[in-house]
Amino acid sequence: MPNPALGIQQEIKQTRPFRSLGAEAAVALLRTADAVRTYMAKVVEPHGITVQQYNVLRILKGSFPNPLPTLEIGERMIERQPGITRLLDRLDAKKLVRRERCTKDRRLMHCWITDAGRQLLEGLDPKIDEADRRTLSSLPEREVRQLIDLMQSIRATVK
Amino acid sequence: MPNPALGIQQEIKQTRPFRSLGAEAAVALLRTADAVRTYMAKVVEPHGITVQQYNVLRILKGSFPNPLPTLEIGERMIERQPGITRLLDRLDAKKLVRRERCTKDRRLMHCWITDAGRQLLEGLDPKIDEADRRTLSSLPEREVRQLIDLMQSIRATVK
DNA sequence: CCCTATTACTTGACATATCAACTATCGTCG
DNA sequence: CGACGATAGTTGATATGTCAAGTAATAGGG
Repeated sequence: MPNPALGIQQEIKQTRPFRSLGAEAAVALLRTADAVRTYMAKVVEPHGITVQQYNVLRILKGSFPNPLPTLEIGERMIERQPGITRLLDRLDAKKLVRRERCTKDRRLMHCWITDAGRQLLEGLDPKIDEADRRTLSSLPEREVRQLIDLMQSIRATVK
Repeated sequence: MPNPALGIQQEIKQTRPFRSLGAEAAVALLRTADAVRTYMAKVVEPHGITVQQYNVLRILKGSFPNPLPTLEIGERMIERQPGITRLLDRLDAKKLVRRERCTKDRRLMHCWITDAGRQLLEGLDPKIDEADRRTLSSLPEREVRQLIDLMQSIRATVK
């Protein structure tokens, strides 16, 4: 029930209090990503690791049995991670990864997932799959594909 | 340097395909949100505040001249924020907000943006608008609307 | 070869986030 | 009123993130 006394500007602000459609989309995107991340954390943290740590384990499982150098892992991560060294320190302390200096190029530190790390993932992956299914795969496939395309073009413009 | 034109799979140098379309979408979403967040940080941090702090200032500007209680601010934020008290402490230390115990209900702590805070936003908001325009508004409006809708249905299922 | 730039981390100092108590206040119901 | 649970924040301990400077090794030019 619009109230003419408020003026059109303010009336519009009630339904869309955003400065632009782009601003609204940015907020929607960030808010949704946070919700998805929180949701994943709920699955992963009872197993004693964070979302970031889970991400690293998945990367190392993907390259297994080949090790990866530290910064290579950082580059493959979902979220930009300058503190990758210490993140690996924590996984190392939990015996989920192991590291060794590369003999070919002694600047590199090779890192790989341990048996314990792979066992952890065996228990976790099905739960994550289930979570993905319940959240994103609940949309029609066409929309999920749309989403993936949209994300890609946004990343392209953000640089 | 990642090249988004390659698509998410090549971008994170994954050799194996995603376990499901939903998994791919989840990764795309989180990665894109991180990129947008990093982009915003580049705009906001030269002015001495973080993205979260900027978000709080925007919220308080929106309610100005009315103050908001601490947890109310936390609930309006883009990202879940249990540490809202200390976040406000930092803004308080920078004289960008002020707080006072509510006299009606002495459990509440009222918080509002200062003149200095509003001045800061005056300089910042145009830059953020520009950033939004360059990233999300570069897409056709129809797609931006699609994005907003998609985000909403995802948040609905995650909840 | 040696010198310099670049790469690949590592470390220290500091900022921020998270979780779990703990305090103060309010609303309610007997 | 007075006990009780609920609400709103605060605080301490700890974990994690961030930035800048430092170290070690390699690559490449002269």
